[in-house]
Amino acid sequence: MGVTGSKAEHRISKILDAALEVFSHKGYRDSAVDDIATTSQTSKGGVYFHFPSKQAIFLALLDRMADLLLSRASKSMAAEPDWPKKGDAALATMLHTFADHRNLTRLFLVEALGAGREFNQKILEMHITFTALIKDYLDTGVVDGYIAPLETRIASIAWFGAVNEVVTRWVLDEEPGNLEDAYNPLRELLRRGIGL
Amino acid sequence: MGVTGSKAEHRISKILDAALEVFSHKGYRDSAVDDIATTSQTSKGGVYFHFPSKQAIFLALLDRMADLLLSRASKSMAAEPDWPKKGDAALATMLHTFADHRNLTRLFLVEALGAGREFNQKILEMHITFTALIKDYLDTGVVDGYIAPLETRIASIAWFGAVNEVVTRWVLDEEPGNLEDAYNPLRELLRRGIGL
DNA sequence: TAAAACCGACTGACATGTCGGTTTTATAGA
DNA sequence: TCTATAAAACCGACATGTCAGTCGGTTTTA
Repeated sequence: MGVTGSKAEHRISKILDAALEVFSHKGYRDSAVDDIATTSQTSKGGVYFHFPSKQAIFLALLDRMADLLLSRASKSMAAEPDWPKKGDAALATMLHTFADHRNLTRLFLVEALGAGREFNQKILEMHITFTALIKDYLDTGVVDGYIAPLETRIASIAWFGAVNEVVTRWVLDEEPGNLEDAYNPLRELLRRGIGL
Repeated sequence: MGVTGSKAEHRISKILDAALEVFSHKGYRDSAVDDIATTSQTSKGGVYFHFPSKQAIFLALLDRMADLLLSRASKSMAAEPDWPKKGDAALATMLHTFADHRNLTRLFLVEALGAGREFNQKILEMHITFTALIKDYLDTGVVDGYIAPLETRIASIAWFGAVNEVVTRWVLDEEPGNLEDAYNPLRELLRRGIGL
């Protein structure tokens, strides 16, 4: 074992990788815990030793993606000094991260929604987290005088939705193009939408 | 039986109503065909006489919603003579229709996505249908000189996504506010986004 | 009187989570 | 270093429950 991760953590990571593989390939409901066990080269008992339920595995996966996105976006925003460029950086980072993890993205944006009523709360939380980040950003822009006052609550939801849909279309497409090609037109649209 | 609808159509309609009730309450996967049969005051055999499978019932429901939205939106756009108002009318109609049919909306926007891989194609088709409508509208705006040329493909997807997210948030919210309150800020945002 | 519509018990398939038992790993004492 | 032993990790058959779809038979309609 390297510096990071005990044996258990390593195993958990392997199971999560397998779960991602299986879930993103067959969807949440059509995936059996046995599939995950087989793919992760362990057994059902082994999986259940580390996770209390199938649901918990899925939730862990969602958390993983949210953390990844959030930390990357925050970092790239922090690296930019002036306000408008922070937004550009976040958008670019998001698209880049999604493009790099199509499976995780599919899970995050597609499977999660219909996986079951149990997940609605979680998904809502995630959407709220992201839109809150955007809203903070927009509010700062207003306070600092970069943009005129506007309904930042709706605007942040709309921004999130716009990006969301572009990415979702790319995920659902059987022969997806290059997601990052959407960066420029999307950026333009979003900026103008808030009067930048 | 009234002017419209044979006995069979009436029955089918009853089953679809029941299916909507059940699906939107428990989600696609957690709903049993027996539930639909009971709710529609018929039997499983009766349901299977009119529909070949559970999946077909769901698909029929999605078609119903798409037709409803599309026809209403088209009608309200046709009723407005000048270009910018056509868009406003369509947005208002959409929000109004969603607000009026929260269950159908939940089915359309939330359940459908994760109901299973089998539905991805269908959903993609619907998204494409809607964005195509928006794209036509935007292209007309460009041709008629209302707005400067822009990437209407991405713009239409972003528009759709923005509306989609606002509505989805309202659907997922346990104590939803008034969806139509979003009309004004959303309209402003979308219009400005394309430079109107 | 035939066809259409409807009924509901039944089947087959499948999947989650459990549990008794086995293997591996960590630790401590001689 | 070697061994004893306890705890952690792992295994997979099975108990349990669920449900989509079927089918022989019944009722309604034309």
